[in-house]
Amino acid sequence: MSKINKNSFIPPFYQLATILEQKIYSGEWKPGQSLPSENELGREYELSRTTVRKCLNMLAERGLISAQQGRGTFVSRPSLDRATFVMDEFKVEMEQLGKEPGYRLVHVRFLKELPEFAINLGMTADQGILYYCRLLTADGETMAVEHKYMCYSKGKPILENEFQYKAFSEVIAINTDILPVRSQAILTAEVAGEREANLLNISLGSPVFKLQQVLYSNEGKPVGIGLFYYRGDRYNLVSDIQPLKGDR
Amino acid sequence: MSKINKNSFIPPFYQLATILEQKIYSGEWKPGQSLPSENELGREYELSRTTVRKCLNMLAERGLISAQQGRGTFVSRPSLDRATFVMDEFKVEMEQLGKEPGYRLVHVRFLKELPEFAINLGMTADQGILYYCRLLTADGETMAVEHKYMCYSKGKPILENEFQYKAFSEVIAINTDILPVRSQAILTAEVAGEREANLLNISLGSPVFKLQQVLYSNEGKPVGIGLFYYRGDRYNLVSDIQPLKGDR
DNA sequence: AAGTGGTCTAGACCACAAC
DNA sequence: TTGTGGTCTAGACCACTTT
Repeated sequence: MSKINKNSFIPPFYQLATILEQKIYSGEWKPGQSLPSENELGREYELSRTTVRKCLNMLAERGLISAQQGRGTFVSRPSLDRATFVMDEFKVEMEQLGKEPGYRLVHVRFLKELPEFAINLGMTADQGILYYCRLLTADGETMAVEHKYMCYSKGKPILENEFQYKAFSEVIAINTDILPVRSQAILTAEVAGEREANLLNISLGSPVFKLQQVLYSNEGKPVGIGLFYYRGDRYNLVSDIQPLKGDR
Repeated sequence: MSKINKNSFIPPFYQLATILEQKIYSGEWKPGQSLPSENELGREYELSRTTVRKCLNMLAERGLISAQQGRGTFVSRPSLDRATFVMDEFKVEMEQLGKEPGYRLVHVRFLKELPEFAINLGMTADQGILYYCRLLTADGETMAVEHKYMCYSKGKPILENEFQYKAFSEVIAINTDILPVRSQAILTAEVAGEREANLLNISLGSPVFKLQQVLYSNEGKPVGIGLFYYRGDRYNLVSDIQPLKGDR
């Protein structure tokens, strides 16, 4: 049995997690099997129950085990048919890939009326709508095009720099004094229509990812909409590896 | 100032989280601003520091705040341009949507050699490969088609029931005595080729999601590959709402 | 030196499940 | 009744940042 080294820089709860993780991955503890109780683990490894729990929590977050009050803690069947995909801000995503993100503004317009799909999403235009359209590039190559619609307060001046380099939610917060607090996104597979094909420089009928993003205010009202079309031949989504969160 | 009700069924750490969350969403505490220290919050709400920390951990996991050792805890800028999508086992996903999942076996074959894309993924065929192809339906409607490739041990008999109703990783575990422990998935937007168009009953060139899934053994060797094609007109991905994990 | 978050302890009480 | 996980407390020491 491995021991906990209390003089190590690696905190005990983390050392224990590594030990238990190995028992699961090696097959010594099989799915469905119950772990020793928290008190027992505490005795075995000479740790307080609190520390043992912190370690178990970590493993539970990663889906390796699950606890049931009154019954015990059990090894989970690895859920490998489950994948999570993360789409981050374009700039962040490209930097993670080691590519240089770039933007090219194609349109900026003030609209008196909202497009139909925006109305269907429950958005209202009290004073007017600011619309803009940008090409997103990576190392100079066109990756995607985005269309954004946001409520517009007449009083505020619009600075091009602003929506050029700030996150959409910040642009909204600055221009409307409403801080978006929640968002929802829907991802669909589509083929490029004429408008998108031209913007993305691909042939009609090429595959694209379409991402529709809606930002909501604290009261649950939509205050901004983003529509993204990613080139299917240049962009794809890769599932996250096991998260391995520490504590915070 | 709201108080903590210690007789409530809702545990104190959760009550506090609700209070602090509201301060953030209402704009009373703005992004970048520092929270009161953990000791201070403990005094204010008459809770131990441990309980306060548990609550802060929850908010941190959800991305509302972030802590910095020696400096303090700060309200995060809401990252609304970040979306996470979860694709679960087909059966699970359809049940969540209130639809009846169904399967139709199209092919089962033993292959002597691996297809090229599987070799490129590092898979090896020591004894042979079991390949099968199924249509996935929801309330009778064709949603997707899957192609699966797994290592095959000659000794074991293959029961049709097995790969009809068990998760891929279980089928592999039973037939090869190797427990897959890790998986990676890649999602791309494509247009249907002839084979997929026929199977999915859509016209050539229709948009589809392609999901490539690779299962790895403990030693890091690929032991199974799944290839999914989802009809773009019937399937899309919706971002997760704020997770709101409790403790475990 | 003082204040902050990060970790750990020993002990308590509760809700729940199994015997 | 016993054992399990879920929650909470009061206090300690550490590492890090700021003054």
